[in-house]
Amino acid sequence: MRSSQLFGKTSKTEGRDYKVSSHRLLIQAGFIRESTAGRYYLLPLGLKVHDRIIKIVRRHMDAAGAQELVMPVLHPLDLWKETNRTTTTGFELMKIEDRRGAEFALGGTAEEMAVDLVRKFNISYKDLPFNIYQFSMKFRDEMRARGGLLRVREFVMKDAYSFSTEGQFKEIYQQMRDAYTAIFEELGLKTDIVAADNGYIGGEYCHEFVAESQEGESRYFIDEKSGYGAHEDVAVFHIDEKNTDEPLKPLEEVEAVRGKTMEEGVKLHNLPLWQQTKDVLFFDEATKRYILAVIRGDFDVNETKLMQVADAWDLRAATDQEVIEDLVSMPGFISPVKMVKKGKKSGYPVVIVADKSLRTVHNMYGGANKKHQDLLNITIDRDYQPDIEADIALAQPGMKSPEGGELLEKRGIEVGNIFQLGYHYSNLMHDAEYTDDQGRRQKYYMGCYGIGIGRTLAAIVEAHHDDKGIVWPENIAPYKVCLVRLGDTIGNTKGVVSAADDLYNRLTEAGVSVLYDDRDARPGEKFADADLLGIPYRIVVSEKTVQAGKHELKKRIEADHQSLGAEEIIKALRA
RNA sequence: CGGAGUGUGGCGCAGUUGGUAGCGCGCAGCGUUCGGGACGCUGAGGUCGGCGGUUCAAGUCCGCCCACUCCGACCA
Repeated sequence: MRSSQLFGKTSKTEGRDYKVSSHRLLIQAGFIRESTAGRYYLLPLGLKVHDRIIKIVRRHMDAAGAQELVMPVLHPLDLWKETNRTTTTGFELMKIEDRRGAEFALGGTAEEMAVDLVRKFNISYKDLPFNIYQFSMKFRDEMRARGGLLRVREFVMKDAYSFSTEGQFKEIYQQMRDAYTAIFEELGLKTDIVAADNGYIGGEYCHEFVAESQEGESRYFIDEKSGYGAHEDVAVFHIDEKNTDEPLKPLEEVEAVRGKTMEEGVKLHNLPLWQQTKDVLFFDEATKRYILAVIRGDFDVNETKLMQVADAWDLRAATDQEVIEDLVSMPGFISPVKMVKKGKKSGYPVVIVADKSLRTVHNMYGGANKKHQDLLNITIDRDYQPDIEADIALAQPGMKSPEGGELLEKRGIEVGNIFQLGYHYSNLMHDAEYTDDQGRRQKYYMGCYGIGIGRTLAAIVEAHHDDKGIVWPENIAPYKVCLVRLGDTIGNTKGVVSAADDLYNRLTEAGVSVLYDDRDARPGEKFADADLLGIPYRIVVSEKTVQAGKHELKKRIEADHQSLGAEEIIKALRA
């Protein structure tokens, strides 16, 4: 490809103050261009890289036995209604109508479509297991696009859906896990595999592949000793016993003139923070229930865990007014002890969710549902009965992992994930069944597996760039080598043009992908662009090199070049 | 969706108390240059986000929309 003919330009100035390097570099180097927020033109250079990533993903998916196909982008809305995903929160569906009023969702993920396709074939156990996948445009009505390609509203995703029996599933899940590990390794991305929340996708467990990066939006924990890794939302940790050897004392109500913070309680009673109860009141708009989360004072409530155990969908903090008027309590003094079980005015039920850390402390203290009154020696079961008891605690860096090591906090870009879906979709959708060897109808056991191609591309740039520009790993670079021709407009160096043209033709014939900078531009601009574009190798042909009969070959990441004859250069690059 | 902010040639910006729309980069032409983003001259390019209002007069003041950026709650 000749630079003079390449559509898309680099720019010297950085323009706006881009916060994310990959965002700035991809725009500056002419790989992408923004259309509207979160929607990008993929320019010829960008598409080349995108295609190379797809090729690698496809090769590994095929090797793992998955089969590629393509599904429609417009999904009949009725399918999404079957699984109630038109109403559950998560991403908002983009809806569209045709001229007859038929309703469609712009596909954001395709579990329903996959099930709908498979059930059309009325399969038997002999057909299982199988795994189908596609590369297709996904639409997400994201609240806020961010960081260039890191979070967008339209993107190509590789999404795979496996169908199997429950017994076969484990192996498929492991196969995908292995395939992903190999994919990201080949793409030059170091990823951590972390347990995560299934969210609106459904199912019981899933793992994210996270490329460590400061620009990432995922916060997660790793125990490097044991390899335990988990997203902040689901991370579990070892809870230490506190004073469980202390004898239980009778409940006592005392005057407590204090503010609303935990610290003020600690000061007033001169007791440790961990002995205090932390009572956080939420309201779930989806199910119209108050949810009181009770936890040990030195821990925080993990809302994702809370939502899961309480089966809540749309949690918000309760207002002071609700606390006072509806629940007859007092902000800062809320307590599960003698808590009303129903809103006085609203009639909405109150669900008490207790964290299991409450079992590690005796004689706790906290509010008494009255202004400036506290309770001492609160004891679970005796003084209050939780409706649900579970792990709802938020892990913090430095805590002990369940395997014993220390939890290390990291940030990263979620480039892929694998989900166990189990019977989630086949329970919700009719006829999602196969016939087993006894002739009985059985539900499909499913999994799904996604990789965001554009986000992966951006994550690679995040991991591979320097102050001069992008440094593409060789296997996904848009071109292997950039052939820079210098001094082309000087009348007395005509030999340069023919030497460069000749080398370009021979390299191309040898199967080496070349970006030939034949532009009528000054050397500085050409060098700067070659660096910015991140092409792994650079050849310089100039008056000097033509006279010497040896041109310069240099790697993008190295400072020094080699002087080699044309034949040697071709040999070196052909490999 | 909550908070903050910005909309003026392709990009980045300036525009005073309302009174002829400017600068830098980029682009086109000519000339001089040519190993790390040169310089001179000439030129093209703008319904000032949209609609409405105030005014003799609106980029500037008022109102309502729209779009975008950043920070938070969500995801490949």
